Amino acid sequence: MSSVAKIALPLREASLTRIARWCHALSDETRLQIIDRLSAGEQCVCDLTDLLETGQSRLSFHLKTLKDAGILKDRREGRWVYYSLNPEAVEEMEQFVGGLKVCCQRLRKGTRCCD
Amino acid sequence: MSSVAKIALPLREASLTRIARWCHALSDETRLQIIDRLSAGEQCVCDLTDLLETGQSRLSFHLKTLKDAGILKDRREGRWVYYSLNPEAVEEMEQFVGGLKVCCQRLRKGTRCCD
DNA sequence: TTGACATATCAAAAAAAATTGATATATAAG
DNA sequence: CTTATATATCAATTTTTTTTGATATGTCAA
Repeated sequence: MSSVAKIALPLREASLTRIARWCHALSDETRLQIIDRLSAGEQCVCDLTDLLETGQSRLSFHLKTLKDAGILKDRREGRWVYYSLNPEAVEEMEQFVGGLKVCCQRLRKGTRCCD
Repeated sequence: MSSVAKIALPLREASLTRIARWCHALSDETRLQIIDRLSAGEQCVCDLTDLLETGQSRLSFHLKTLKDAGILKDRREGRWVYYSLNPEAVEEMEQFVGGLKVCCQRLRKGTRCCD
């Protein structure tokens, strides 16, 4: 069993805030490109800089945004810093969106859900 | 089979843009509250106004934001307008997040994915 | 047709987020 | 100890988003 918090509908105040943060973090194309890269595995900042052809402080800003939202983890190794997806956050997001999907399916069948 | 577009990693340009729009739409607590309400089924604007205790034009703005992102559908019935979740958008989001989850699982096992 | 109600749109102001360039910090190499 | 490299942080500016109040539109009822 994981220690990940449950995200269930109807949403509690705290979940609302957390989901809003994730979604804000994912609402920018540059940050989604970063996610896309990291979905293939951990990368160091220098590799991402090359890949995304962006200024250093700008990339740093977006990485921080993702990290603060809990979506990325980082790890220093000598002079380099490596970023990777945080599986716990991804798991929680999956729960939220999965819950919505179930609601939609029930609604299609005419059954009510979630209260 | 549904006609919903496939959202797969690595992301294509068009998918990036679409996901960024969804996530932006979901990045606000008021809008998430709306989603939360609608997860229990279609609601008219007047009910949402009561529920969310917010000004009319503000609610209208947020509903439009969600609708423009494709997350909500609307339907007029006489003087009232009813909003509901758009199952296709929810399905697509689910694919995206589900794909990320699979990547994370593979990464945990040391297998690479997505390229 | 007039008035009332539900909702949308618009324009101005306020607030929040992103970009940029400069500087700081940390580590390693010489 | 000095220098070079990788990355983070900061402050100023620009851009984007949100809020607010006023007005417009569409529908029904009298």
